[in-house]
Amino acid sequence: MLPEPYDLLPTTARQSQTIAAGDVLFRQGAQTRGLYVLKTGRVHLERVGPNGERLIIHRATSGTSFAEASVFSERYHCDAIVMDAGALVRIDKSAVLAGFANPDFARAYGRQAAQQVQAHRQIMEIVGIRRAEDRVMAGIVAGLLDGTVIDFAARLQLTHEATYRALRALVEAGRVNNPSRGTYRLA
Amino acid sequence: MLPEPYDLLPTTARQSQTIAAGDVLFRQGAQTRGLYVLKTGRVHLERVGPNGERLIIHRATSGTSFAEASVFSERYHCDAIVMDAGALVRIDKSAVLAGFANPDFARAYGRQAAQQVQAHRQIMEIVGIRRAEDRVMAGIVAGLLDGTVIDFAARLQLTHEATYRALRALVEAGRVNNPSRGTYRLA
DNA sequence: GGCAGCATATGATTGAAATCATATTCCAGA
DNA sequence: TCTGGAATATGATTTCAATCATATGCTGCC
Repeated sequence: MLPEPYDLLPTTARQSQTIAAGDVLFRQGAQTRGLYVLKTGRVHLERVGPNGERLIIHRATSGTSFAEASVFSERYHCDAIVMDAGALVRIDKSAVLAGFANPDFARAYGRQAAQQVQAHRQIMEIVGIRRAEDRVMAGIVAGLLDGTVIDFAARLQLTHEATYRALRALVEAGRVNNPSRGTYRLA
Repeated sequence: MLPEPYDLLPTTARQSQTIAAGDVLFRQGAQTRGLYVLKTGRVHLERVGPNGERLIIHRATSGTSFAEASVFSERYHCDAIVMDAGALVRIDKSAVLAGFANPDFARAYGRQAAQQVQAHRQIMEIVGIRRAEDRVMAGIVAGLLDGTVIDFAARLQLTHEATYRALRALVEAGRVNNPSRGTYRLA
Protein backbone atom coordinates (compact mmCIF):
# COMPACT_ATOMS: atom_id res chain seq x y z
CA MET A 1 0.00 0.00 0.00
CA LEU A 2 1.07 3.54 -0.73
CA PRO A 3 1.73 6.00 2.09
CA GLU A 4 -0.63 8.89 2.77
CA PRO A 5 -1.91 10.86 0.94
CA TYR A 6 -1.20 9.10 -2.32
CA ASP A 7 -3.29 6.10 -1.33
CA LEU A 8 -6.29 8.32 -2.01
CA LEU A 9 -5.47 8.73 -5.68
CA PRO A 10 -6.89 6.36 -8.29
CA THR A 11 -4.76 3.28 -8.85
CA THR A 12 -4.44 4.27 -12.50
CA ALA A 13 -2.17 7.11 -11.36
CA ARG A 14 0.53 4.68 -10.20
CA GLN A 15 3.25 3.02 -12.16
CA SER A 16 5.42 0.53 -10.33
CA GLN A 17 8.91 -0.27 -11.50
CA THR A 18 12.10 -1.86 -10.29
CA ILE A 19 15.28 0.14 -10.41
CA ALA A 20 18.94 -0.84 -10.73
CA ALA A 21 21.98 0.97 -9.39
CA GLY A 22 23.05 3.61 -11.88
CA ASP A 23 19.61 4.07 -13.40
CA VAL A 24 18.65 7.65 -14.06
CA LEU A 25 15.00 8.33 -13.26
CA PHE A 26 15.07 11.83 -14.66
CA ARG A 27 17.49 14.54 -15.61
CA GLN A 28 17.61 18.22 -14.80
CA GLY A 29 15.59 20.01 -17.45
CA ALA A 30 13.49 17.00 -18.48
CA GLN A 31 9.72 17.32 -18.63
CA THR A 32 8.20 16.47 -15.28
CA ARG A 33 6.10 13.31 -15.16
CA GLY A 34 5.35 13.20 -11.48
CA LEU A 35 6.69 12.30 -8.08
CA TYR A 36 8.06 9.03 -6.77
CA VAL A 37 7.51 6.83 -3.76
CA LEU A 38 10.55 4.72 -3.04
CA LYS A 39 9.68 1.26 -1.72
CA THR A 40 13.21 -0.11 -1.41
CA GLY A 41 16.65 0.97 -2.51
CA ARG A 42 18.34 4.37 -2.45
CA VAL A 43 18.04 7.31 -4.81
CA HIS A 44 20.11 10.48 -4.88
CA LEU A 45 18.83 13.79 -6.20
CA GLU A 46 21.72 15.83 -7.53
CA ARG A 47 22.05 19.19 -9.10
CA VAL A 48 24.89 20.42 -11.22
CA GLY A 49 25.95 23.92 -10.29
CA PRO A 50 26.69 26.67 -12.82
CA ASN A 51 30.40 25.74 -12.81
CA GLY A 52 29.85 21.99 -12.89
CA GLU A 53 29.93 21.29 -9.14
CA ARG A 54 27.80 18.29 -8.25
CA LEU A 55 25.60 19.00 -5.28
CA ILE A 56 23.52 16.32 -3.60
CA ILE A 57 20.11 17.83 -2.93
CA HIS A 58 18.53 14.88 -1.19
CA ARG A 59 19.01 11.21 -0.42
CA ALA A 60 15.73 9.35 -0.66
CA THR A 61 15.35 6.27 1.50
CA SER A 62 12.87 3.41 1.69
CA GLY A 63 9.30 4.38 2.34
CA THR A 64 9.70 8.05 1.46
CA SER A 65 8.57 10.11 -1.49
CA PHE A 66 10.67 12.49 -3.52
CA ALA A 67 10.33 15.03 -6.31
CA GLU A 68 7.00 16.18 -4.88
CA ALA A 69 7.59 19.73 -6.05
CA SER A 70 7.92 18.52 -9.64
CA VAL A 71 4.14 18.27 -9.68
CA PHE A 72 4.06 22.06 -9.69
CA SER A 73 6.84 22.53 -12.19
CA GLU A 74 7.31 22.01 -15.93
CA ARG A 75 10.86 20.67 -15.68
CA TYR A 76 12.80 18.65 -13.15
CA HIS A 77 15.42 20.85 -11.58
CA CYS A 78 17.77 18.04 -10.57
CA ASP A 79 18.92 14.57 -11.60
CA ALA A 80 17.57 11.43 -9.90
CA ILE A 81 20.14 8.66 -9.82
CA VAL A 82 19.61 5.21 -8.35
CA MET A 83 22.36 4.32 -5.88
CA ASP A 84 21.07 0.93 -4.67
CA ALA A 85 18.67 -1.27 -6.61
CA GLY A 86 15.09 -1.48 -5.41
CA ALA A 87 11.56 -0.67 -6.41
CA LEU A 88 9.43 2.42 -6.61
CA VAL A 89 6.11 3.78 -7.68
CA ARG A 90 5.76 6.79 -9.91
CA ILE A 91 2.70 8.90 -9.34
CA ASP A 92 1.40 10.94 -12.22
CA LYS A 93 1.69 14.67 -11.96
CA SER A 94 -1.72 15.15 -13.57
CA ALA A 95 -3.38 12.79 -11.10
CA VAL A 96 -1.94 14.71 -8.17
CA LEU A 97 -2.97 18.06 -9.60
CA ALA A 98 -6.44 16.69 -10.25
CA GLY A 99 -6.46 15.23 -6.75
CA PHE A 100 -6.44 18.69 -5.23
CA ALA A 101 -10.02 19.03 -6.42
CA ASN A 102 -10.87 16.33 -3.90
CA PRO A 103 -10.96 17.96 -0.45
CA ASP A 104 -10.13 14.65 1.23
CA PHE A 105 -6.95 14.28 -0.76
CA ALA A 106 -6.14 17.96 -0.37
CA ARG A 107 -6.48 17.81 3.40
CA ALA A 108 -4.51 14.58 3.65
CA TYR A 109 -1.80 16.14 1.52
CA GLY A 110 -1.82 19.27 3.63
CA ARG A 111 -1.58 17.35 6.87
CA GLN A 112 1.21 15.18 5.62
CA ALA A 113 3.16 18.14 4.28
CA ALA A 114 2.66 20.25 7.40
CA GLN A 115 3.88 17.44 9.62
CA GLN A 116 6.88 16.88 7.43
CA VAL A 117 7.78 20.57 7.56
CA GLN A 118 7.43 20.47 11.32
CA ALA A 119 9.69 17.43 11.58
CA HIS A 120 12.31 19.05 9.36
CA ARG A 121 12.30 22.24 11.39
CA GLN A 122 12.78 20.29 14.57
CA ILE A 123 15.65 18.24 13.19
CA MET A 124 17.30 21.41 11.93
CA GLU A 125 17.01 22.94 15.39
CA ILE A 126 18.56 19.85 16.92
CA VAL A 127 21.33 19.62 14.36
CA GLY A 128 22.16 23.23 15.22
CA ILE A 129 23.12 22.21 18.76
CA ARG A 130 26.91 22.18 18.85
CA ARG A 131 27.84 19.91 21.74
CA ALA A 132 27.47 16.27 20.78
CA GLU A 133 26.11 15.37 24.21
CA ASP A 134 23.41 18.05 24.11
CA ARG A 135 22.54 17.15 20.54
CA VAL A 136 22.16 13.48 21.35
CA MET A 137 20.08 14.31 24.42
CA ALA A 138 17.81 16.53 22.34
CA GLY A 139 17.54 13.79 19.75
CA ILE A 140 16.42 11.32 22.38
CA VAL A 141 13.92 13.76 23.87
CA ALA A 142 12.57 14.33 20.37
CA GLY A 143 12.11 10.58 19.97
CA LEU A 144 14.56 10.27 17.09
CA LEU A 145 16.30 7.23 18.53
CA ASP A 146 13.93 4.55 17.33
CA GLY A 147 16.06 2.42 15.00
CA THR A 148 19.76 1.75 15.28
CA VAL A 149 22.23 4.11 16.88
CA ILE A 150 23.92 4.41 13.51
CA ASP A 151 20.74 5.69 11.87
CA PHE A 152 20.18 8.00 14.81
CA ALA A 153 23.70 9.37 14.44
CA ALA A 154 23.14 10.03 10.75
CA ARG A 155 19.95 11.96 11.49
CA LEU A 156 21.85 14.06 14.02
CA GLN A 157 24.68 14.66 11.52
CA LEU A 158 27.15 13.12 13.94
CA THR A 159 29.51 10.21 13.47
CA HIS A 160 28.30 7.09 15.20
CA GLU A 161 31.43 7.09 17.34
CA ALA A 162 30.67 10.54 18.69
CA THR A 163 27.09 9.42 19.27
CA TYR A 164 28.12 6.31 21.22
CA ARG A 165 30.44 8.40 23.36
CA ALA A 166 27.73 10.97 24.02
CA LEU A 167 25.29 8.20 24.91
CA ARG A 168 27.75 6.72 27.37
CA ALA A 169 28.36 10.14 28.93
CA LEU A 170 24.62 10.65 29.29
CA VAL A 171 24.23 7.22 30.88
CA GLU A 172 27.07 7.99 33.28
CA ALA A 173 25.46 11.32 34.10
CA GLY A 174 22.26 9.41 34.92
CA ARG A 175 20.27 11.25 32.28
CA VAL A 176 19.75 8.22 30.09
CA ASN A 177 19.26 4.52 30.83
CA ASN A 178 20.96 1.77 28.91
CA PRO A 179 18.92 -1.29 29.93
CA SER A 180 20.57 -3.48 27.33
CA ARG A 181 23.20 -3.30 24.67
CA GLY A 182 22.02 -0.93 21.97
CA THR A 183 18.90 0.33 23.74
CA TYR A 184 18.74 3.70 25.38
CA ARG A 185 15.88 5.60 26.91
CA LEU A 186 15.35 8.66 29.05
CA ALA A 187 16.19 8.14 32.71
CA MET B 1 -0.42 41.27 2.11
CA LEU B 2 -0.26 37.73 3.36
CA PRO B 3 2.18 35.25 1.82
CA GLU B 4 0.95 32.39 -0.36
CA PRO B 5 -1.27 30.46 0.01
CA TYR B 6 -3.07 32.21 2.83
CA ASP B 7 -3.80 35.25 0.69
CA LEU B 8 -6.44 33.09 -0.98
CA LEU B 9 -8.46 32.69 2.19
CA PRO B 10 -11.27 35.12 3.07
CA THR B 11 -10.07 38.15 4.99
CA THR B 12 -12.45 37.20 7.79
CA ALA B 13 -10.11 34.30 8.57
CA ARG B 14 -7.33 36.67 9.68
CA GLN B 15 -6.75 38.28 12.99
CA SER B 16 -3.86 40.71 13.28
CA GLN B 17 -2.21 41.46 16.57
CA THR B 18 0.92 42.97 17.98
CA ILE B 19 3.07 40.91 20.30
CA ALA B 20 5.46 41.81 23.11
CA ALA B 21 8.53 39.92 24.28
CA GLY B 22 7.48 37.27 26.77
CA ASP B 23 3.96 36.89 25.43
CA VAL B 24 2.74 33.34 25.19
CA LEU B 25 0.70 32.75 22.04
CA PHE B 26 -0.29 29.24 23.04
CA ARG B 27 0.71 26.49 25.41
CA GLN B 28 1.27 22.81 24.86
CA GLY B 29 -2.07 21.07 25.30
CA ALA B 30 -4.20 24.14 24.58
CA GLN B 31 -7.00 23.90 22.03
CA THR B 32 -5.71 24.77 18.60
CA ARG B 33 -7.04 27.97 17.06
CA GLY B 34 -4.98 28.06 13.91
CA LEU B 35 -1.62 28.91 12.46
CA TYR B 36 0.34 32.15 12.53
CA VAL B 37 2.12 34.31 10.04
CA LEU B 38 4.83 36.36 11.67
CA LYS B 39 5.20 39.83 10.16
CA THR B 40 7.95 41.13 12.45
CA GLY B 41 9.61 39.99 15.64
CA ARG B 42 10.76 36.56 16.75
CA VAL B 43 8.83 33.64 18.19
CA HIS B 44 10.19 30.42 19.66
CA LEU B 45 8.29 27.16 19.66
CA GLU B 46 9.37 25.06 22.61
CA ARG B 47 8.43 21.69 23.90
CA VAL B 48 8.95 20.38 27.37
CA GLY B 49 10.31 16.85 27.39
CA PRO B 50 8.98 14.09 29.64
CA ASN B 51 11.61 14.93 32.26
CA GLY B 52 11.23 18.68 32.02
CA GLU B 53 13.96 19.39 29.45
CA ARG B 54 13.13 22.45 27.37
CA LEU B 55 13.66 21.79 23.69
CA ILE B 56 13.40 24.50 21.06
CA ILE B 57 11.42 23.06 18.18
CA HIS B 58 11.59 26.04 15.88
CA ARG B 59 12.54 29.69 15.71
CA ALA B 60 10.09 31.61 13.58
CA THR B 61 11.39 34.68 11.81
CA SER B 62 9.81 37.60 9.97
CA GLY B 63 7.72 36.69 6.98
CA THR B 64 7.32 33.03 7.85
CA SER B 65 4.39 31.01 9.13
CA PHE B 66 4.42 28.59 12.02
CA ALA B 67 2.15 26.07 13.74
CA GLU B 68 0.78 25.01 10.37
CA ALA B 69 0.31 21.44 11.60
CA SER B 70 -1.96 22.66 14.39
CA VAL B 71 -4.66 22.99 11.76
CA PHE B 72 -4.82 19.21 11.67
CA SER B 73 -4.61 18.70 15.40
CA GLU B 74 -6.92 19.24 18.38
CA ARG B 75 -4.18 20.50 20.72
CA TYR B 76 -1.00 22.46 20.31
CA HIS B 77 1.94 20.20 21.01
CA CYS B 78 4.37 22.95 21.97
CA ASP B 79 4.53 26.41 23.54
CA ALA B 80 4.84 29.55 21.42
CA ILE B 81 6.77 32.27 23.21
CA VAL B 82 7.51 35.72 21.83
CA MET B 83 11.21 36.54 22.01
CA ASP B 84 11.19 39.95 20.28
CA ALA B 85 8.17 42.20 19.99
CA GLY B 86 6.49 42.50 16.62
CA ALA B 87 3.27 41.76 14.83
CA LEU B 88 1.56 38.71 13.45
CA VAL B 89 -1.59 37.45 11.84
CA ARG B 90 -3.46 34.46 13.16
CA ILE B 91 -5.27 32.40 10.57
CA ASP B 92 -8.27 30.39 11.67
CA LYS B 93 -7.95 26.67 11.66
CA SER B 94 -11.52 26.26 10.39
CA ALA B 95 -10.88 28.63 7.49
CA VAL B 96 -7.82 26.67 6.42
CA LEU B 97 -9.63 23.35 6.66
CA ALA B 98 -12.51 24.79 4.68
CA GLY B 99 -10.01 26.22 2.21
CA PHE B 100 -9.01 22.76 1.12
CA ALA B 101 -12.38 22.49 -0.57
CA ASN B 102 -11.15 25.20 -2.92
CA PRO B 103 -8.82 23.55 -5.46
CA ASP B 104 -6.95 26.81 -6.02
CA PHE B 105 -6.12 27.14 -2.37
CA ALA B 106 -5.33 23.43 -2.11
CA ARG B 107 -2.91 23.56 -5.00
CA ALA B 108 -1.28 26.75 -3.77
CA TYR B 109 -0.89 25.16 -0.36
CA GLY B 110 0.54 22.01 -1.90
CA ARG B 111 3.02 23.90 -4.02
CA GLN B 112 4.16 26.04 -1.15
CA ALA B 113 4.56 23.05 1.16
CA ALA B 114 6.34 20.91 -1.43
CA GLN B 115 8.83 23.69 -2.14
CA GLN B 116 9.43 24.21 1.54
CA VAL B 117 10.10 20.51 2.06
CA GLN B 118 12.50 20.58 -0.87
CA ALA B 119 14.34 23.57 0.55
CA HIS B 120 14.62 21.92 3.96
CA ARG B 121 15.98 18.72 2.49
CA GLN B 122 18.59 20.64 0.58
CA ILE B 123 19.70 22.64 3.58
CA MET B 124 19.93 19.47 5.63
CA GLU B 125 22.14 17.90 2.98
CA ILE B 126 24.36 20.95 2.97
CA VAL B 127 24.55 21.17 6.73
CA GLY B 128 25.67 17.55 6.70
CA ILE B 129 28.86 18.51 4.86
CA ARG B 130 31.63 18.47 7.44
CA ARG B 131 34.38 20.68 6.03
CA ALA B 132 33.50 24.34 6.45
CA GLU B 133 34.97 25.21 3.06
CA ASP B 134 32.91 22.56 1.24
CA ARG B 135 29.82 23.53 3.18
CA VAL B 136 30.19 27.20 2.35
CA MET B 137 30.84 26.35 -1.31
CA ALA B 138 27.71 24.19 -1.42
CA GLY B 139 25.76 26.97 0.24
CA ILE B 140 26.87 29.43 -2.41
CA VAL B 141 26.08 26.99 -5.23
CA ALA B 142 22.64 26.51 -3.70
CA GLY B 143 22.13 30.26 -3.74
CA LEU B 144 21.86 30.59 0.03
CA LEU B 145 24.19 33.59 0.23
CA ASP B 146 21.73 36.34 -0.57
CA GLY B 147 21.66 38.46 2.58
CA THR B 148 24.50 39.07 5.00
CA VAL B 149 27.33 36.65 5.59
CA ILE B 150 26.16 36.35 9.19
CA ASP B 151 22.71 35.16 8.10
CA PHE B 152 24.33 32.81 5.62
CA ALA B 153 26.54 31.38 8.36
CA ALA B 154 23.53 30.78 10.57
CA ARG B 155 21.74 28.90 7.81
CA LEU B 156 24.82 26.74 7.35
CA GLN B 157 25.05 26.13 11.10
CA LEU B 158 28.55 27.58 11.12
CA THR B 159 29.98 30.47 13.11
CA HIS B 160 30.40 33.58 11.03
CA GLU B 161 34.14 33.48 11.70
CA ALA B 162 34.44 30.02 10.18
CA THR B 163 32.32 31.21 7.28
CA TYR B 164 34.51 34.26 6.61
CA ARG B 165 37.61 32.10 6.71
CA ALA B 166 36.08 29.57 4.33
CA LEU B 167 35.03 32.37 2.00
CA ARG B 168 38.54 33.77 1.97
CA ALA B 169 40.00 30.32 1.29
CA LEU B 170 37.57 29.87 -1.59
CA VAL B 171 38.49 33.28 -2.97
CA GLU B 172 42.18 32.41 -2.68
CA ALA B 173 41.54 29.10 -4.42
CA GLY B 174 39.89 31.06 -7.22
CA ARG B 175 36.56 29.30 -6.77
CA VAL B 176 34.71 32.39 -5.56
CA ASN B 177 34.98 36.07 -6.42
CA ASN B 178 34.91 38.83 -3.86
CA PRO B 179 34.23 41.90 -6.01
CA SER B 180 33.64 44.11 -3.01
CA ARG B 181 33.65 43.92 0.73
CA GLY B 182 30.86 41.63 1.82
CA THR B 183 29.85 40.39 -1.63
CA TYR B 184 30.82 36.97 -2.91
CA ARG B 185 29.82 35.09 -6.01
CA LEU B 186 30.86 32.00 -7.91
CA ALA B 187 34.03 32.45 -9.93
C1' DG C 1 30.22 65.77 12.68
C1' DG C 2 30.67 62.38 15.89
C1' DC C 3 29.16 58.40 18.01
C1' DA C 4 26.88 53.83 18.43
C1' DG C 5 26.06 49.65 16.50
C1' DC C 6 26.64 46.23 13.23
C1' DA C 7 28.81 43.66 9.42
C1' DT C 8 33.11 42.48 7.78
C1' DA C 9 37.47 40.57 8.53
C1' DT C 10 41.33 38.04 10.55
C1' DG C 11 44.67 36.30 14.23
C1' DA C 12 45.61 33.07 18.29
C1' DT C 13 44.28 29.41 21.08
C1' DT C 14 41.40 25.78 22.64
C1' DG C 15 38.46 22.14 22.59
C1' DA C 16 35.71 18.79 20.94
C1' DA C 17 34.36 15.93 17.20
C1' DA C 18 36.32 13.43 13.23
C1' DT C 19 39.19 9.96 12.03
C1' DC C 20 41.61 5.75 12.46
C1' DA C 21 41.93 1.53 14.87
C1' DT C 22 40.27 -2.50 17.14
C1' DA C 23 37.38 -5.67 19.89
C1' DT C 24 33.03 -7.74 20.95
C1' DT C 25 28.34 -9.13 20.36
C1' DC C 26 24.66 -10.45 17.68
C1' DC C 27 22.30 -12.44 13.87
C1' DA C 28 21.46 -14.55 9.46
C1' DG C 29 22.45 -17.83 6.53
C1' DA C 30 25.42 -21.51 4.29
C1' DT D 1 27.79 -25.16 13.66
C1' DC D 2 30.62 -22.23 11.54
C1' DT D 3 31.19 -17.93 9.09
C1' DG D 4 30.58 -13.24 7.51
C1' DG D 5 28.68 -8.97 8.10
C1' DA D 6 26.73 -5.38 10.69
C1' DA D 7 25.88 -2.95 14.99
C1' DT D 8 27.79 -1.83 19.27
C1' DA D 9 31.47 -0.05 21.82
C1' DT D 10 35.69 2.32 23.10
C1' DG D 11 40.72 3.91 22.76
C1' DA D 12 44.32 7.04 20.50
C1' DT D 13 45.35 10.72 17.65
C1' DT D 14 44.53 14.48 14.61
C1' DT D 15 42.21 18.04 12.66
C1' DC D 16 39.59 21.76 12.16
C1' DA D 17 35.84 24.60 13.71
C1' DA D 18 34.61 27.11 17.97
C1' DT D 19 35.96 30.51 20.85
C1' DC D 20 38.11 34.65 22.29
C1' DA D 21 40.12 38.82 20.81
C1' DT D 22 40.62 42.83 18.05
C1' DA D 23 40.45 46.04 14.14
C1' DT D 24 38.19 48.36 10.40
C1' DG D 25 34.59 49.98 7.40
C1' DC D 26 29.99 51.41 6.92
C1' DT D 27 25.38 53.46 8.18
C1' DG D 28 22.00 55.77 10.65
C1' DC D 29 20.90 59.15 13.67
C1' DC D 30 21.17 62.64 17.32
